Order: sequence, then structure tokens, then C-alpha cells
Amino acid sequence: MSNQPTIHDIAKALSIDSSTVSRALNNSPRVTQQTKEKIIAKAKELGYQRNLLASNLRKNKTNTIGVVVPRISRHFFSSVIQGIEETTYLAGYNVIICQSLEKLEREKDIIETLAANRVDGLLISVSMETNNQDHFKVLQNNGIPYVFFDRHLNSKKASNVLIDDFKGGFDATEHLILKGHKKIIHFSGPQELAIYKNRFLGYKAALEKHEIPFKNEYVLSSRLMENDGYNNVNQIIEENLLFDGIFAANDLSAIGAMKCLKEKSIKIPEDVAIVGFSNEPVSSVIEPSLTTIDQSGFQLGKTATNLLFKNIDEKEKFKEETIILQSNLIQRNSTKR
Amino acid sequence: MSNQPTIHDIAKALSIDSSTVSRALNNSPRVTQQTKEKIIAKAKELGYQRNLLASNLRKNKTNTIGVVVPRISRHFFSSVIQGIEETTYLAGYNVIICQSLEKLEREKDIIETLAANRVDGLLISVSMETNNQDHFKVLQNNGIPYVFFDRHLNSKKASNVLIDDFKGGFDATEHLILKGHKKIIHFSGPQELAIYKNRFLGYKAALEKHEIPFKNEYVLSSRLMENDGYNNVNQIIEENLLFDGIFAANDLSAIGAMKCLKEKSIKIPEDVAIVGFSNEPVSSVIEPSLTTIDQSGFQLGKTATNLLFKNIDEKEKFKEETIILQSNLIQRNSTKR
DNA sequence: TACGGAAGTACAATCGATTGTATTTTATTA
DNA sequence: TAATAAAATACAATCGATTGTACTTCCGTA
Repeated sequence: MSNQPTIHDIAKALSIDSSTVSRALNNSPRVTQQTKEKIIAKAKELGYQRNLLASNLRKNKTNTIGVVVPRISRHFFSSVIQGIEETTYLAGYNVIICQSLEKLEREKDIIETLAANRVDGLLISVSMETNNQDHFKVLQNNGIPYVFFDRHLNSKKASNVLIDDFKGGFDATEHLILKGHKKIIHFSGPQELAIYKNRFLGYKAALEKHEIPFKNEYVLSSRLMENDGYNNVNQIIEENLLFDGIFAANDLSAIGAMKCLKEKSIKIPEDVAIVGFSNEPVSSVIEPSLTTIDQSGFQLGKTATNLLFKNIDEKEKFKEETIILQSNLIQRNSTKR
Repeated sequence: MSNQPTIHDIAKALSIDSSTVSRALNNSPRVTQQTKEKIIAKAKELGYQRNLLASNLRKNKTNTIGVVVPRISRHFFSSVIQGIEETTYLAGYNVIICQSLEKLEREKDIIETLAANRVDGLLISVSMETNNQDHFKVLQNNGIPYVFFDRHLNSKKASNVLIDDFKGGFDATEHLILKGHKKIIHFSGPQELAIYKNRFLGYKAALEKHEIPFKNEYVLSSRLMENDGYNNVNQIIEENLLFDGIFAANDLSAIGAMKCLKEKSIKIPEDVAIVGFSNEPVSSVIEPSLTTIDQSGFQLGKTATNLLFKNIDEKEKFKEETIILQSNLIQRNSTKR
């Protein structure tokens, strides 16, 4: 409480000035070794713990970056976070992890709070509800650099580190086609988010390449929860649409679809083959195991962090850039012929 | 950068004192409505954003609590976090989430940093390497309240919110016994952690109740990773131990065991029945689906947060307490007869 | 011995917001 | 209209650490 010792307490105890104590604790060459030792010993004795609020305020630097993700429980995001922490840890930075839970309101709150706490920079993957940039203006006003990763908004003002979603979508769809499937359903997400748009465009491009006509009713947009995948299949069947393949823009909805298909005794992959996206751990465990697009979250996290650091260091001189990482298809039993 | 506006800039622009600005922005009754409106308008115009470092320093309160978990990617922990955030959000508190990745060193670092950042309190679930209390002393010295949840150390000095692991272990084991299994292996974790000890004691008690002799070689301790479960089964078979049931202290190691058994064409549950612990999402998807002990992480998170808040509010007067929540067994196909 | 200069410390302002106290302004009443 | 209370605002100290500048020691050298 009020008994938390400060540098002034140490100074008083040793009859010296607090500035000397500060310098000693920061290992400044302006303090004798002898004095330093005395000070450090006393600090330990009093159980002194530097007050970073005061220190950061004075230095106008927190050595902290903020991370905003939709949900930490998604394997992809937690592996991105792993990559981020790995990189920040080495650089002596701290990380504040926040989840928007896919809510725009929450995301706004988080951005405000992080800005008010004067983080040195932010790494952001936006929520499914995010459809404009307004709430990022506060970061620009306050000169706080930020980098979008994975889920971004098409913006010239910000840097991005992305997965090649177009190619991912293309590969997934072409894989189904090469396995002999022609009536391919696509589960897509909110079109405001470039990742879903690009996966969709990849899907379309693959159909085109193989001269399969694109049909609008084969594309179902949702928030891609497990339930959505389940309901999508129900809907398709009710509408009497014929289909023999599904490319889902994430694994969760693919798994929902599988559950529904199994209940209806539709065989996977014989009757309907399925490809997901993200390679969640559960995808290798489910039966049949799910063919999916693997994206290295860890690598993405490292890359995004390094780009942010560059931005923080160079500040004004920094020029926005966009880095695109490759993904690759993992074939499993949901598409074995 | 240096252009981040402060209350002084607002004050200067309006030729009033900064204290009035501060009061206005905090909606103090000591400022006229008229003046407030002028100030708020100017604040918006300048893109003012309160500096929480300064504010928190002055108020000696951050309205922030720290959360330390082994890994955010574990479903149990992320649902606890969900419960925590739900509660803190309503109370206007912020949360800083940190993961120790099961490393003691990392945990120490985190505690120091959170203490230095003057969080108002901490919620902690310790790493598997944590075997003593030393690094929590800094919290006591600085008068920062903390509550352990789930993974705790047996300590009189701290509050705890726990799952009834003894009962969980007992239920899991008795379930296997009632299904007709008698030679039951137990996968346990580090014995320094009370949760693993208690699950083990529950296992033992169930055997005792049903007059099945306890055998030391039936208990295998590890860090309970998927690999550990896999290797455990290999080891048992190499040692020619006969067994017809496994109670694993977490789901992950149970799944590792299942993989190994499947490879060896040992039938689950006919030849060997398995019960896990925690109810990870993957457990309901794997085939056969895994019988497990479900613990409501969400509820645990809420309870722990409320206890911490009580501790923060009452400070000195607060008396440590331990709350124990119940778990319940979910029967699935890994133990169907 | 005195002087120049380096080394070691002390002084004091500062970061931005908060808050107790003092002062001014406004409103009320006799 | 003057006196007084109440309302609104200004002043100034403070939170704890950092840092540029000023000062004091102490050493070696002339």
C-alpha cells in the first residue's frame, strides 16, 4: 500500500540524493561501483520494486506493445501470439493481449484503452464486425504505430502481414477439382474482411481455370461458427442443391458441416469431399481427418512483430508495407478418393 | 509524438486552469455544465486522449488486474479467461493476460513486470515447474492481492478457487470400476501441484473403496503432453503390465494414449477404457469420443475474479479463503461397454 | 601549493493528471 | 445596496522516476 518503497526512501536511508539512486539502479557510469552496491543492497533490503508507471511516464515510452485478436482460443491466433511473444521477449518488450470476441464495440474499447496506456505500438487482427477504420484514427492522432495481421482492412495507411488467401482458396478448390469434384459449395465469411473475399476469389479463379461454371447459390456467407457449417449443409439439402464438395473458409464451419453430413449418413469423402482452412488441431483428430490449408501463425507473429518494431524505431520516416506469407495445403482423409 | 495533447493544452486553449479541465473530464460537480461542454468540445477537437500512466500514477490505482496462466491455447484456461473478462468488464477493470508457457522463469518475470506496473491484483494458475512461493513475495511486500485458481500451491497465505480434484479423480476412477475395469493405469502430473496430487488421491480412494489393490507401477508421472500419454502406453506394454483402463489427469495425454492404442490395434473401450480430465473440445470430436471430467472454466473465472475484487476492496481486513467448485463426469464412447 | 580537469553527487525541472486548499465570482437575502 | 453564503475556478503540491545542469571532491601535475 502506502508502504511501497520508492527511490526516495532508499535515498533517505543512505543520506544521498534520489537521482543518484535512480542512476545506480539503471547502472549509469556516473555512479561509483561502491555506491551502486550500497544502493542495490538497500533496495533489496527494502523490497524495492521500480514503479513503471512513473518511469514510463517520464520516459514517454512503455516498452509494451498491444495485441488485439478476435479470440485467443483459436489455435491460429494463439500460435500467432506465440510468435509475437517470442520476438518481443528477446527485444525486452512486454505484450498486452486483448480479445475482441468478434465484437466491434469491444474492439473500439480495447484500442482506446491501449492508446490511453501509451503502448508503443499495436498488432491487430480485426473482428468480423469491423467494417471501417474510424476507431484506428486515435492511433494516428497519437502517433502510435500499428500493423494489421491476417484479418485486415484494405487500407493504404497501415502496414499488413497477411497470408496469401487468394492462393489458399485457389489451392483448396483446385485440390477438390483434381480429385474429381465439380459441384463445389463454398462457405464464406463477412465480405468486408479481405481474407474471406480473397479466399472466395481464389475459389472462383480455380473454377474458372477448370472451366466449371460459377454459381452464386453455391456460396453461403456466415460468421463461420460450427453451427453455421451445420446449418449451411441443412440449407443446401433442403434447397435440393446437388453437391459433391465443400470448401469452407475455416475449419470450424467445415467440422460443423461434417457433423451434419454424418448424421445424414452422407459419406465423406466418397459422397462429399471437404477442405477447411487454418489447420486447427482438432482437424487432424476428427474422423475422417480434415484436409485443410495450413498457415504458419508462429511465422506470421514473428514477421508482424518485426515489422512493427521497424515502424516504432523509424517512426516518421517509416513507409507502410504489406508482407504476404504463403500457406500450404495439407491433404488428409476428407478428400482421399 | 510530442504533439499528443494534454489537459494543459486544453487549458491553455481556453485560458482556464488545467485542474478545471481535469475535473470537467472526470465529470466533477465542481465544474459548470457550460464549462464542461466547452472543455469536452475542445478535447475532442484536439484529439485528446487521457494519459493513463499519469492518471494511474497519481491515483495509485490502475484499475487493471493481471492474469497468469500456463497457456492461453488450452480450452480450459481460455474459458476461465472468458469468465474473468466478463466480470472485470462489467466492473470497469482491464485485464492483462500473460502465459508462462509452463516455465518457472517466465512466470517469475511476469509477476515482476505486473507488480512493477502496479496492477491492482492478480489471478494466477501456476506453471508445472513452480515448486515454491518465493516469487510471490514481491506481491506481499507491495501489498498486491492475488488469488490462485485451479493450479495452486498449498499455502495458507493465499486465497484459492479450485476444482474438487479429489472428487474428480474419484469419479473418473469409480466410473471405470463400475464399467468392470480393475487394472487401471493412472497418468499423473508433477506432484508439487496440488491438482495432480488430489486427482491421484481420488484415484487411490476409489480403488480402495472397491477393494482393488493399489499398485505403484500403475501410476506414471509426466508433464501430461500428448507425447507423454503416447509414451506411457508404450512403456506399460513394454513392461508387460496388464491393464484394461486408463485414468489420465488431462485430456491431452489421454488422446496421446488413444493414438498409441489405435496403432497397436487395441480396441477402445472393449480392451481398454479411458477417462480424461478437463473436457477439451477435441475430446468430443475424437473417435471414440473421450469420457472426461468437465470443469466449468467460465464459472471458475467469475468466482476467482469476484474473490479478488473482494480482496482488493477490503485490503487489510480481508481474510484468505478457499472456494471449491464441483466438476462432473461426462460419459462418452471411450468407456461405453 | 595552486590549478585544471575528471569523477562523483546533488539540485531542480519535468512527465501528465489529480486533488486539497485558497481565491474569486455569482447568487441570495436582509 | 451591502453582507454573506454558495458556487465556480485557480493555485500549488503531489504521485515516482528521470535527466540536464550545477556543484563539490579529489587527483595529478606544474
